[in-house]
Amino acid sequence: MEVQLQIKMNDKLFLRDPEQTELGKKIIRHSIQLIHKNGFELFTFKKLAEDIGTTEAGIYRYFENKHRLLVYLTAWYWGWLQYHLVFNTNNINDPAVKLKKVIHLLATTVVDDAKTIHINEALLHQIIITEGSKAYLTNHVTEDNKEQLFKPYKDLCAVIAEIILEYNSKYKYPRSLASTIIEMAHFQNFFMTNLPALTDFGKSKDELKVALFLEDLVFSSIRKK
Amino acid sequence: MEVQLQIKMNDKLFLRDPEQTELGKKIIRHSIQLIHKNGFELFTFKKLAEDIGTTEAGIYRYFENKHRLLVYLTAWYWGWLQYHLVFNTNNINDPAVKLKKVIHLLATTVVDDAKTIHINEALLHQIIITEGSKAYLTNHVTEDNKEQLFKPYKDLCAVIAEIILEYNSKYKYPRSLASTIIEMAHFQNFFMTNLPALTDFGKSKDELKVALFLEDLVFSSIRKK
DNA sequence: TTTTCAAAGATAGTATTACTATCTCTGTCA
DNA sequence: TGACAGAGATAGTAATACTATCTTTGAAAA
Repeated sequence: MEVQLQIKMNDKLFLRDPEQTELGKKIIRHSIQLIHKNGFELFTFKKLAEDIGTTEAGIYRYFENKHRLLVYLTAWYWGWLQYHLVFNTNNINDPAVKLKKVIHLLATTVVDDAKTIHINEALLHQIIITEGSKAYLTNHVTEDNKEQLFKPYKDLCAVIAEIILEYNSKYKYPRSLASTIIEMAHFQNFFMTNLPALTDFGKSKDELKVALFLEDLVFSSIRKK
Repeated sequence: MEVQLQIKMNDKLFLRDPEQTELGKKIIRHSIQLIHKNGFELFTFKKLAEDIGTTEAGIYRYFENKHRLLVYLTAWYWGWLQYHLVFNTNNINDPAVKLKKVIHLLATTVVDDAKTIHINEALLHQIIITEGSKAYLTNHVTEDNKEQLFKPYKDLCAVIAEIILEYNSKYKYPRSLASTIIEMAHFQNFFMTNLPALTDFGKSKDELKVALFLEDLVFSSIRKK
């Protein structure tokens, strides 16, 4: 049996739903490749259009601008990750085991998911590490947030906070700890590869160690005192 | 007695040292104001030149491009902060007290420092919160890092890691914890103001609570077990 | 079968951005 | 007296970030 996975997306994220057409899917697939290759700053709709074999105007029918496309990609990623998280922690009762799963899911390499043909999750994961925070680090965060563009991120954070409270209902900072786990899973990974002096994993470059650091951090904090 | 403070800067950060001329100082002062007002994406050398009353070409004599200017500002900030950190923790022996100082210095509002006339540290602090990570989240981090552009950040991280080891020499992740403190001091602040659902301080919007969260996180992790 | 209409191709054009180049003026240090 | 650094003035270019409009195509509704 072949299963296909579709992440339901907020329609404020696009002008025309890229999941619904061939061109739309090409935009997603090729933008992931191009951003991964050149970084978000050097990425332009012109280059993307040339890559796909369409025109700039064609891309603009789907996304208002390249920032919105980045927000779309991040939103998709967080939605996909939450699906996996819920799927992987299903039937597990022990919140400690759940939390460890969460940390590993966030901190270690993602493998391409065959259930989404037009998205290479491994590349997307790398993009989120380097470019993810640029989705909200703008002077129009507030307006974007009002349009619910960051809902998938906030939902994921809420799910993790929930598990933290299951472990210790008295812990005072479940949401902040959840966003810390998410951000640090990515930043420590980025640092390890690019600015190793900022981590303790520079020599080994082993992302499992990032996960162990986060586990230590989280369980020390939330253990009942 | 009037004291003037000069942070020694790596000369790879600029083409002509902005601290040495009137125009240079104006560039720094006005760029801080403009980036704070419009955000880094909308900031251009043209606007800056108009603001100052000089020309674009004039700015380009000091900085290769706007990204380099951002890197300069962040480097300056980390240098300045490390000076304050060392100054404030001088003569303190208890590493726990030192660490609390560090956390508060990082997490709470900076007041303008009269010792640096052309730099408004309060505004600069806000800029670092929103734009700081964009200094290194690029596809040319590695080259920039080779030019030592991020040295002040890494030095600060090393100083904090040192204090962590003073507290508990057995702790396994001093650097990663240090970079976590630095990043989270800023991110939790940003989230509190702009995406409050990602924190536990949304209602109060009290940056002291960010500091308390970080204290709890840090001391839980490094306490001797 | 015809019409209708959404999607996308084709082409053009604009304001702004991100630079580079060159020439002149001015003040100062040697 | 002149040499030279710093900066003002002006011009120009390639690329970026869009917007507009017109045509073609293919598939479904009338």
